[in-house]
Amino acid sequence: MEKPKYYITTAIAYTSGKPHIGNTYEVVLADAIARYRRSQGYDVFFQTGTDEHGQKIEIKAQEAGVSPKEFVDHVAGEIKSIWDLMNTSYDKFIRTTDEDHERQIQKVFKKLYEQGDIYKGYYEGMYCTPCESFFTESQLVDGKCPDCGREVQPAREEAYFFRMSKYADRLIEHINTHPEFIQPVSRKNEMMNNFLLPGLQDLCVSRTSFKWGIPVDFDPKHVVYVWLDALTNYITGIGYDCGGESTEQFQKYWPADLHLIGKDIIRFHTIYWPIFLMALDLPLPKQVFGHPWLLQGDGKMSKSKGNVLYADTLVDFFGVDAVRYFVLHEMPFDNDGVISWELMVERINSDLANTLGNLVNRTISMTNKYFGGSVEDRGAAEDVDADLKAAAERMPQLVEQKMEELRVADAITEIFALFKRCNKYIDETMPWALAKDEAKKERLETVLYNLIESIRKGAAQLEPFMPETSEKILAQLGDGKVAEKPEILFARLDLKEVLAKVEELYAQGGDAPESEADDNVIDIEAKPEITFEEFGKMQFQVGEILECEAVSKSKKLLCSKVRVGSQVKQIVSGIKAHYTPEEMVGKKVMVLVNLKPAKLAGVLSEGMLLCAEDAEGNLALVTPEKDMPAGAEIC
RNA sequence: GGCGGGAUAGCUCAGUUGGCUAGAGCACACGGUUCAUACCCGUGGUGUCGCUGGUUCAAAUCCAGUUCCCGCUACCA
Repeated sequence: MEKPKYYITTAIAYTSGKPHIGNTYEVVLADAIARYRRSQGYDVFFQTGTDEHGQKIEIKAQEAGVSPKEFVDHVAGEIKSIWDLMNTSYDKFIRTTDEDHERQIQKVFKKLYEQGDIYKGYYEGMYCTPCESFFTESQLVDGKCPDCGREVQPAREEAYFFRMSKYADRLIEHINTHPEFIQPVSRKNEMMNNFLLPGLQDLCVSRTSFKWGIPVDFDPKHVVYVWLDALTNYITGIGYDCGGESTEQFQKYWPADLHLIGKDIIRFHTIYWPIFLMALDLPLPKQVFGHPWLLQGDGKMSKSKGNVLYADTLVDFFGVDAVRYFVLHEMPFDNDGVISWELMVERINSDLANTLGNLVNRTISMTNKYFGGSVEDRGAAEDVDADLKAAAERMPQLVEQKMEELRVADAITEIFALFKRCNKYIDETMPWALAKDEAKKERLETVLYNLIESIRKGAAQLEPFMPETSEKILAQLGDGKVAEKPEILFARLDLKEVLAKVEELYAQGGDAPESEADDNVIDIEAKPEITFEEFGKMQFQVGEILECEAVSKSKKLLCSKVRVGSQVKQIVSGIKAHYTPEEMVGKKVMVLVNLKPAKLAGVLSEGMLLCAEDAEGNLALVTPEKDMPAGAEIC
């Protein structure tokens, strides 16, 4: 009888830099699920890989003075080595620069174009030729350019669009009839309410502003939009061909049973991806699980704080399985998890060293001490045995229940519940007391036998989560004879010592210096070049904030009274999350003063306060470097 | 602004269709034990179950209102 198949994927990692532990978590989670399915007898195919195109990479490569391909080759290698370090058992590591993937993307694009799902169009909205700017209908002022007031024409910057709307009803139907499709279910409402029910916009699926992508072969000044390129890896990786020449592997494994992704890209996987598949007349993946994030304890990881955690650093400190255990166990099903050195040490000491490691150690050492390493079931049973045996028997089913729901953390907890039960059993039976009484020798041997068998069952279940540890325990328990000297599985750690070593590490700046600059630069989508004349149309001046208050009907807006020269302007800004009204007052800021006034949340705004924004969306007001009077021109 | 979720022990969270003295893990304290990695086992909370009303014999659990937090989203000029 043929084994059922199980195709699981992770999102492919973007090759702009070294992945931190939060990124690495996903592939470990996928690995645990893949290994578990294999242990159940499934014929598993586990695919992961890298997403290697895009402007950001083009720019980074340029900065590094290498070709984009050289750049991604290096980073993809780094990512793969971390995945390997974490002992992940992927079957395929796909790269979007793989030749067969690129060729297939071109064919897919062409097919979708020829069947009318992709059409050549223009950026939505209107174009002002002198300003070289695009505007949406709502931005226009009396149907004219909001900047210069001149006539605008339908956009002429061409682009390819995908007719999302055509498939929206089918997708809504599918989501409604397959409640398991989007996990956790709370995300389903977000997708429905925000995108599907209001009406799907057609999606722009090509770019002309950069080159590092897969060219549209029949119109080579366009490259394929990153998501059409990246998402399709899930089928090209197993041999899909839209010309009808798909491999047997594809026939066998598609549709995917599970796409494991971060919660930030659920939209692409539950809306665009299914629709692409519908257009290709392929079945949809059975389930998309948007897992939560692993966060740094005291705020986001940032290199400037010196607190970015990488898998390889953690492995150096704690070992592979301890790191696997932590990320799998600390991550609840739908809440973000937290990682820090303190928490790692705490978990390792309490769960791995104390509960598990010590259990194995004390059991083996008693077996050696009292019976020279071999015990058999002497049948000297007592009532307490039944409870232990029942716990050991039941545990695999409990694990299975949790795993069916993808509650990996809970599954691990079930296994550790058995180990705790074993420790309690030792206390209940007190082998050291039995050992003092020759008449109780058979009872003692039975007790140790029960213990070893229970631990063996627990260790076997541990394999998907901590493969090396599982193997080590089973090896130490042996087959008929335990190891003579039990090896310490997880040493207890001293938090102070660990923190001291951490400090040393960061003081040396020894952790991945090559990517040190990553967080100090960010790249954004480039806008078309403008002329000096166009720049000159904008009037910037220093403004002094006289008053500031929150806009009552808004979550993000602050309304400021800003003195610019002799006049006072009212300006509304979306910076409530970053500045309190009190701290705004008195600041000298950079103001775009000749922006056409508009109403925001019903409040008139007569200009714009300029801010810098980082990758996380944090804002910082731009202020003059020396004190300047309100009204000073910025030029 | 729209939609959705949350608010329970010091910390992280469970609490099914309302029902007996509200739970788990970690941390902490005390006790026991010694095979073991100073481990393991047991015991310990007077927790306003966010706040206010309501329904009910009975509400953390249902309803209304309210405060705060979070997610997604939005013309965040």
